[in-house]
Amino acid sequence: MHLPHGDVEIPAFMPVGTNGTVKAVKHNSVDDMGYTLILGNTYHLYLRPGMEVIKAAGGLHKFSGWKHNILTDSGGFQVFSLAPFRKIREEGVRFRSHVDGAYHEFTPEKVVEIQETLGSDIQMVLDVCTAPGISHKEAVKSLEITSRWAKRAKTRWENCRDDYQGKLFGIIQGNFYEDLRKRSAEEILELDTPGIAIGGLSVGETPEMFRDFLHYTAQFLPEDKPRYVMGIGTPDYMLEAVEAGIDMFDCVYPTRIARNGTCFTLDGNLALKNEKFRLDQQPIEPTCTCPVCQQYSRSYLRHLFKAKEILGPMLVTEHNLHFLHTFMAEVRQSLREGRFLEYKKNFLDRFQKR
RNA sequence: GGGGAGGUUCCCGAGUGGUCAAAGGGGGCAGACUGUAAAUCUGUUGCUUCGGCUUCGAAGGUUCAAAUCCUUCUCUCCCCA
Repeated sequence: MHLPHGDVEIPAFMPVGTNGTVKAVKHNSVDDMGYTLILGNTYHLYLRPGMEVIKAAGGLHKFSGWKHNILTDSGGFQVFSLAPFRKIREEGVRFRSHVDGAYHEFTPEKVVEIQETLGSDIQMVLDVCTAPGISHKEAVKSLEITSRWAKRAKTRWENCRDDYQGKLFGIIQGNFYEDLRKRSAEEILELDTPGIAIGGLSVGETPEMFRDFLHYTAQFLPEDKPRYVMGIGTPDYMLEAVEAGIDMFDCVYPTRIARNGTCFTLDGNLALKNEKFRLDQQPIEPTCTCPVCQQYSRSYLRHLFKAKEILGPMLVTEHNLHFLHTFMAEVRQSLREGRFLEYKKNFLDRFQKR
């Protein structure tokens, strides 16, 4: 995939850096692992430090010191996750800041402008993400607003400054109704944005529903554009997505569980705080080539977490991101060699996520 | 030597006659986490053959009933000399 700050090999996992930082790791480390595309978040950065600060720095890249690509989420997910503090109207969404309670409003146009100021290499349209369990009628309403907002965003994006080269991705919604997923896909594809995202997955549904709606929705997507499933980050979900033709995914999961003491291994998740690792002299994953696994034992890492030392979350975050990067490199290799399904089967046979 | 305060379940610390196996922290153990209001949150934490049993410095006593009241002992801390 070709982006303003360099090419990105796909399919790819993108670490999440909500506040202009992938939590607990330096940009240099993320860079060293091989990542060339990370996320930022419109909602968070707009509220703090605020656009004046980022504008003064000359955009998010310069402000944060990350020299590769940045995809920014639109704030659509916060419309969902911060639901108690928001009100959706045709014009946009009114919400209260989780930082100081102040009222703000996002419109599709304003969100494009913010992301233009951020200098996003990929920006997402403002959408309405919904949880499983809502009625068909409610799902229609959210889908329709999402489509109208996407159209407005596209129009505004086409009028960005000439020197702004960031791409715009539309987002498919439709909740967990096949007819609505199909309809949303059609309406979003019609806008002909440079890339397409599937939103509204991984929002509390069962793995079976995730799988069904992932494959169902993905079938409508064109093969000549980047396809992005938002919000997934476990190896099993990622393999499922790749099989469905998806090129990109992001998730807080790998970095969040790392901060809470859980790491990825080829045999599944491992909760380092568990008593059984007290004397375990092995690295997290014996076959892993990451700097953390070259230097530290499970026993020591467990100690860091029990002692609440900041180094624990840092090291495990680095390992988890390194693990996923290596994993995706292997996935790409298997695709090139035409043996992806075999790779997937072998990987999952060993990796049992608890 | 004189005066004062106090010893509570692994630790700190509430509790001053029954609603107390005993609040709340911490620690321990376990679980959760999927477009980040998350270095967060939740559960659990005397023993048990699930009928009960043992526990609040120790020993005696008062009472239908004591961690709580009385007596003695013991230990700790603070102040004065």
